[in-house]
Amino acid sequence: MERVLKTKIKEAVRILYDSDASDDLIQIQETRKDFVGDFTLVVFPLLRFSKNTPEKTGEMIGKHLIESFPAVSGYNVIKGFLNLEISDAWWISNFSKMLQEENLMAKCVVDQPETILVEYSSPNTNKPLHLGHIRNSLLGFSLYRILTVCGHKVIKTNIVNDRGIHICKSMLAWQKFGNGETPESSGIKGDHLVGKYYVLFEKQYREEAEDLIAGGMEPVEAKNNAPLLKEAREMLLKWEAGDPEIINLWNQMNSWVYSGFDETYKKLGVDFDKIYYESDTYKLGRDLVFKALKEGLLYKNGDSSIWIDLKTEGLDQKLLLRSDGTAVYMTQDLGTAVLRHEEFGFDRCIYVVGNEQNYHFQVLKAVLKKMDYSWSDGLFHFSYGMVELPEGKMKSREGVVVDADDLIAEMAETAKDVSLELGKLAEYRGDEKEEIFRKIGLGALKYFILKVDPKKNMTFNPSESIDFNGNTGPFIQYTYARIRSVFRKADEMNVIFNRNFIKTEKAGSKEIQLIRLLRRFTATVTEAAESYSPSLIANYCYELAKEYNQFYHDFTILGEKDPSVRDLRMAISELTARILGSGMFLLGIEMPERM
RNA sequence: GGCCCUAUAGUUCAAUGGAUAGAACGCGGGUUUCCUAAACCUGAAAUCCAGGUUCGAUUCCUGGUGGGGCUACCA
Repeated sequence: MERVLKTKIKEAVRILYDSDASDDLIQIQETRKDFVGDFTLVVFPLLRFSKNTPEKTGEMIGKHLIESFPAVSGYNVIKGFLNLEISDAWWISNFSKMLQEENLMAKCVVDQPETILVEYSSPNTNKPLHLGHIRNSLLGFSLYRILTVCGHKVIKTNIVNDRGIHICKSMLAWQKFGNGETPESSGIKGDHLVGKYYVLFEKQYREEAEDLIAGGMEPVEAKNNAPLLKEAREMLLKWEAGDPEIINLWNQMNSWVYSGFDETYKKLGVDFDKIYYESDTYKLGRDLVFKALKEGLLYKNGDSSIWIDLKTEGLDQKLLLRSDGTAVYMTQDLGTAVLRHEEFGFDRCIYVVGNEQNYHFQVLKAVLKKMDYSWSDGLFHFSYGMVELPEGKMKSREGVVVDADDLIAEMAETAKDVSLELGKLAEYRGDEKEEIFRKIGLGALKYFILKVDPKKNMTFNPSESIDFNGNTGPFIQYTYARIRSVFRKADEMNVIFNRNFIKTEKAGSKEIQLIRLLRRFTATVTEAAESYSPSLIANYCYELAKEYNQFYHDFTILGEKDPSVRDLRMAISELTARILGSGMFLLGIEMPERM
């Protein structure tokens, strides 16, 4: 419609003012709520053609449109804005088409589908997942769903950082103080058990360093010379050398962590098609570095560390391999990228990684470009903002984190408390209720995180952030559940509605308003895909649910005597539920049939 | 020091350069013989500061100020 209007207005400008207006001068937007109309033309840019006042110009164009274009049923001019009213007949016919549509998102499919690889979550194996991983994983997973309905082939991947000094710290602490404790013997979830020893290491290490400082050593030196840290470094060397005992311990502790991660991912409702391990890919990266060195793209320092010079790219020099030949983060990321391209031949590779690593990804892309991988243009860093606590940044070393498992469990618990307080679901079985509480709690958490623009930092206050009223996941779920309830009731009453003949003259202004909103869904999904922004879908769903709730409050649906009015209202309800369901599906949020 | 991001009601979030800056929570006042009151209605309450571009700036540009990040042979 917007496109047609644009053409018609161009035509009007040509006839009325004998001028050609370029597309960007014809600005059409949806009319704001407090004005009469459906679409609004901003007249100001056209004054250069009309050489007249905004009011007069608006009048002339409005008059021309109403005479030449039947879908326009009325207009009004306020200041420099021409508000156009579209006929109810057009809206109803558009709505009827949507009702018949089996796949609501068919319109979102792009002309040229791509193969897109998405990397998200990216945990370390020395500690359990926390709130930061939750934001990351939810964004990645939602992006996967959004891009998929747009027709792309999307591969979900995870890169696990399973090597390095951090995991040695957990291993060492376990060796020294663990007394053979296992997840089975202690009843502690594997990732939490390993995390416990990581924290223990840090604690013991701090104490050692403090003792050294008390003994007169400089703080920097003390931190570098604490016996525990030295031992951890030795362990890392042994690991890189393939020491069987260390490798065994490493395998064992990692397996504990992985079973813990699996459980958390499952609860969170995210998964992966392919998991990469840094312990595999760093070697590949190392080989690439050697190869590039031979080709003269890199240079060797006096201490035999290997660097790349990116000054001509506006960046700095960057270390790619340490003097002792061990790999850094960048090394393995190079290897992973090349491996992935060999395996999947992607058109785009999206890294869902926090904005603190903006520089890292600039460098990664530049290095690959320099190594002459043309596909490096398809790498995209989906840079999202940090999750902060009221007291500031999360610090896992100091134990100031919101643990993922705890949070998920607390959400369901809160959902349960709220539900019981409201006296809901009294007649349902225990396991049915638990399932609903789970959906609501998780829905609240996911929506809270995804409704925020990914680029922005967000604050999470554990005691206050999660609500079940207002602009929340449960609000949207509730709206959905109510509609489902209407249709259950309709079944009981043997009311069947006729979706094939929706009568135009029965539509009131509230119905038309909802229909306008429903129509916007596909455009919203497309925009979310193009701008990598699940939050647009979240906010759209909220707006729709809010609008529907008003409608639901003010009008009766099944109680309506006029069958064709009832048909229309049921049709609107049905489509609203479908769209809310689809929208929330794209966010990875499940909808309860009742709550 | 250099580079990047950011600043909107008390709080958490919205707003392709367009109209009177929207919501939610919280605070104040209301709505239940009726399809689920986790709802609906209603009141008070905000664009960090100073310039510039523009018919028009929360949005773009410059300079301040506050917050965050990067600038590691950490990841």
